[in-house]
Amino acid sequence: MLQQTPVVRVLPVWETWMERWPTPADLAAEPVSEVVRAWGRLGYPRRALRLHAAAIVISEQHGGQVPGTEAELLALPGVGTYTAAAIACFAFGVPTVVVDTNIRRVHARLVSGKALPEQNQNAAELALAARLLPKSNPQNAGEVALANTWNIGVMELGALVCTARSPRCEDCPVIDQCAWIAAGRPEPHYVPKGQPWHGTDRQVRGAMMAVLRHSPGPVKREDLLGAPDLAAVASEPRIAASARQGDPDHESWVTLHALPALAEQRERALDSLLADGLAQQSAAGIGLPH
DNA sequence: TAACCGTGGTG
DNA sequence: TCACCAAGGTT
Repeated sequence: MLQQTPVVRVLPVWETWMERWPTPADLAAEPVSEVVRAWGRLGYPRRALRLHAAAIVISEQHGGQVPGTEAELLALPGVGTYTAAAIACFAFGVPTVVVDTNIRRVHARLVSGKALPEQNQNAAELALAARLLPKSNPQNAGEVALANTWNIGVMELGALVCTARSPRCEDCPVIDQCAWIAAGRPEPHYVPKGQPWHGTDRQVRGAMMAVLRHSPGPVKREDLLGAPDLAAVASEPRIAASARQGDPDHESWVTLHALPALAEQRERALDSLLADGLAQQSAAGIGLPH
């Protein structure tokens, strides 16, 4: 849930989630449709599919216990370099090299004297993080904890003080050692490329997913691909009857149909949802996968 | 390697 | 208002 999503937005969803599905086996036993609905508006719904898939692998191949080594974690669906290292370190106390967006930024400034890390994580950054990590003696539990605390500390420094937008250098405990400060806070050496949203397939996908989440069952394909005509939406019996105005169900329909997207783009968005397994076609229409 | 994949808070 | 950005992963 925390992949590319701020902690404050994850927290309430996570609380509800863990209350409903305390163990991997609980989640694995659930149909995908329920998992995707519980994911709500966290974004990147493929993560919900992969978390569910990971729960199944854990149940079937790890006796229902989350594995504790980086290699085993890395083999799970949706678990990449960062997540495997973070779980091994924070949940199991393994002194791994954790590199997330916060740590990358802190290293870029404090050590490399740059405003931002490189656009893509590279081997040099990983080597730097490994070099900076306090050496741990496996025989010494205190030193293992030191690596854990180091990773937490650098990550929090980046999240709370050495932030991306406007860093709070006046509150920085290591400002005296900062290469970026010493260099006079130079500007970024590149312009970050933004992610377009309005008018993109992603926007259409998101609106379709909202409709599917709110629908108790499959919806008709032609309704999902309907023309971008608000007046037509209001008079469309299936849609108008689905919910009253103000209800999330109805609003999700209105939002989807109000998008200025061409029929071809709507087709493309739906096809990609089907290809990703986020939607499923049946005789009854298009719905969330079982 | 680079493009793709959501959503909402914020300066 | 609007572009930026967030505990990345996959193809």
